[in-house]
Amino acid sequence: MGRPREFEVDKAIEKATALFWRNGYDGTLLSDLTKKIGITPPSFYFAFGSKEGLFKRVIERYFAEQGETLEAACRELTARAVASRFLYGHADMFTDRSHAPGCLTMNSALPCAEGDPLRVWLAGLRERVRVRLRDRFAYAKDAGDLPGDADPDALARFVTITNWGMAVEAQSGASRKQLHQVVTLALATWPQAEGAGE
Amino acid sequence: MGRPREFEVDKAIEKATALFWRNGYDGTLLSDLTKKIGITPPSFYFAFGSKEGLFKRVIERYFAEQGETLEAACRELTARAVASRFLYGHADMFTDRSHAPGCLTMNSALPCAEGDPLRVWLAGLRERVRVRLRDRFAYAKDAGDLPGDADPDALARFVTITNWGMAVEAQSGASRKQLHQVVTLALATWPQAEGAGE
DNA sequence: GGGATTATATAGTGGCTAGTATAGAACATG
DNA sequence: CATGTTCTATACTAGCCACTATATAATCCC
Repeated sequence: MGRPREFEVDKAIEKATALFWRNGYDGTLLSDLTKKIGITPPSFYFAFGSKEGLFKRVIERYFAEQGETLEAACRELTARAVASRFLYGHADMFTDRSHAPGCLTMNSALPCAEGDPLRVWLAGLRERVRVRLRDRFAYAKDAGDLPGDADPDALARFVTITNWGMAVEAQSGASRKQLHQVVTLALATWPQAEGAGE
Repeated sequence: MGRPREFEVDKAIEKATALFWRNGYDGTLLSDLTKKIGITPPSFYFAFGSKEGLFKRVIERYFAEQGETLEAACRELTARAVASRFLYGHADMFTDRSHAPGCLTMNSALPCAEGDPLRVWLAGLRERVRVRLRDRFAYAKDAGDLPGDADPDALARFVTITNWGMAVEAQSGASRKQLHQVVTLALATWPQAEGAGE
């Protein structure tokens, strides 16, 4: 009941995603958003509550998608294959020409002020990725897929650090091929359990 | 001649550095700067021209210092030692408690809008680091310190990506020890020329 | 001391941006 | 059609922030 929406919320979120990805949170003005979505400010506020409200929905959607990618990687049979799929996959994503280069969350809000709720929230989301990988590597170690002296926590940090670093280089123009070379180097001496093949 | 300054420019730049490092460019207000430095806006503008003017001096000073660190690393005898000194040194710097965690330039302005002169400028400064390392590794390859199939460009990207990634993790709270573990893992993959010891 | 120069302080202003007050249009249901 | 509800449009505002107009104070050189 009531007057029907004249725009689609999902489409609007996609358009907002593109803007935030390219120009960051502060760099994307409300007028940019309303113009791109094709609505006026009151409709915007009726639908999303605030600029930050829309941003949160954008990021939640992004992390939901990334979460699926992460889980798909974690379903690989070996720790090495998990890391490989995770890193090559993100190298491709960061350089996908259908959106701005790099990682949406890093492009959006890494330079927020310390203690800014947005920065804290994003750091928390990043940490969840690291923790998920750590748990997967700990499982791999228990399963004998990683050597007994392997450190799941350090390995997970190594993977995520490589990942965020790729996002930075991608933003400043690194190509898919260049990132792939780096992933190959990063995986070169992945610890192998005795007698385990990939 | 003329009335003497009642504050020291160098001290002012140091104080501004601390603020930008912690709260980013947009997150640092002019009033924060004048308050911390202890001057009024007219004195600020007389001395630095603009907020962006001061920011540029801050970044130039930072890169001058980082440039010395980089050159010191490049003076190491082997490519591996260069990478090792560069990465361990930055791991320490990113977690040095005398300033905000992470990298000043990444904390300051990674999320600028695409095409923003500040973002372009900072990307250029980062690239100079990568190019310097690449040249050093190319030299090492010529000198037989790296294997014939080593790729100096990819190695330099691997090192810088690890570095920017560490800066991100440091900003969200990773410890010096945790970063050191990652550096150790990253260097474990380092290619060795036949018969070359570290 | 007089004049030129350089720094400082008070007290603003102009512009920009997220967000709104008010009114009205398009639906559902009785 | 009447009425309540949900959305939209015009036009606006409140606040913030980088920056400045004006006047004054401290130095140097003659």
